Amino acid sequence: MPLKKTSRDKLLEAAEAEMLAKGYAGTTVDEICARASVSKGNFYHFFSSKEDLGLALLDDYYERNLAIIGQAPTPGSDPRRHARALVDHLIDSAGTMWGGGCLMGTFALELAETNPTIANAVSARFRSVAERLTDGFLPLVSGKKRKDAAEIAEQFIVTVEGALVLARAHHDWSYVDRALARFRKTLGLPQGAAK
Amino acid sequence: MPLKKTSRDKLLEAAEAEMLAKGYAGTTVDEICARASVSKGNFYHFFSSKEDLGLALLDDYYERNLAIIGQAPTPGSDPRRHARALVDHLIDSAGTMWGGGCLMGTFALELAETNPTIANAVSARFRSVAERLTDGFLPLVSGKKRKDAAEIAEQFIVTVEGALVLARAHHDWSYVDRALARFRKTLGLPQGAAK
DNA sequence: TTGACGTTACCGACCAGTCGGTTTAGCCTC
DNA sequence: GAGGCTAAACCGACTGGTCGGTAACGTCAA
Repeated sequence: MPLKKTSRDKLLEAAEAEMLAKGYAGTTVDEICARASVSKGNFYHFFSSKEDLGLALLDDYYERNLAIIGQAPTPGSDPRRHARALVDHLIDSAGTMWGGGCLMGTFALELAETNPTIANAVSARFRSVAERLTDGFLPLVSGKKRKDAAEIAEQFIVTVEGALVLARAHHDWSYVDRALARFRKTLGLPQGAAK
Repeated sequence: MPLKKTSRDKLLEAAEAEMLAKGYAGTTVDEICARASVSKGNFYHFFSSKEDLGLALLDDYYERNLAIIGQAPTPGSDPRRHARALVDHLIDSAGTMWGGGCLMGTFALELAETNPTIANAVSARFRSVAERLTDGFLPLVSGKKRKDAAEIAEQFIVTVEGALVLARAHHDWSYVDRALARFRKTLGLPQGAAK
């Protein structure tokens, strides 16, 4: 982590906080600048447009979370144990990854019919995450059919995104924990006192 | 269904279509008026503000879907069969209820931190739907513990909302069908060739 | 003739993006 | 290490257009 945050970093950080809370259209460039303590002129020095910022932010968010997923432990040599550890790691990291919401979900719901550029970027990244999770879950399914693992990955993402909607609606983030606990149970994993 | 659609009805219908696609902030009053072929002055004859329209629309949407849920068949006299019929009815009606998205989910994600009035209305209606589903699912759980049925209801809503996010992201509504089929399977219901 | 329904023109606030300029930091030369 | 050059970083007033909402004015049925 750089001790000195650049203006670009500050803008991205501010934009993420604002857009997670108020959406893309609901967040103004002025607000982002104010929160980041960066002048508007300087904003347009780093980003060519609001959409450009949105794309950079999306990429940043995606890379960060993919890195977290990649930090799952791989205990022993049994692939099944690796997969189970991944599930627990995802649940443990939920607060870090989605404590303020999910930028991909927020953008998807809001911009799918409005901003094709961002919409395509979101779609591609969702697909990429699903791919990564499918790989990780593969040892969980009998016969290691990739299609079955993909279904589990899909249901995991569905569960996270849906829980975030309810968490937002009720201002109660425990919806995410409960939903993920139920997801875990459907996999037939031993009662998890995760970690 | 009234043969003669009033201007108010046309406005609500237009607003629903626009807001499901583009969100609350992303939809302008002018667009709604244009789609409904109603003048702007007349819009403000029926609704005191955009927010007022949003609340009316939310209520309309909620009541309509609650009515659909209420149309679930109740075959025979066994409560367990009623509950299973409710599950199948929900899955059958998914296209009708959420074919264009879910207004409650869309508003929740977008307006939770922005518009307390609408946010509260959304929260209350989510709670009410959960209550209704909990009642319906009660016979499914051993011991008929209300808390267990509430968990199933919660997971159902989570599944729908999450699947709608992915459906939007990929412009592929089959995500909803698959997610609900998986949900059904976790309940241990017999392989469903529903209907 | 009153009031619900309807219309157009308009207003002020706001917002993304621009512009003309200043400051700062690195780097070369002497 | 002083002076000079360059480019990146930085600034905030301004602009053109958009949006929610209002005003002032018809129309027609009861």
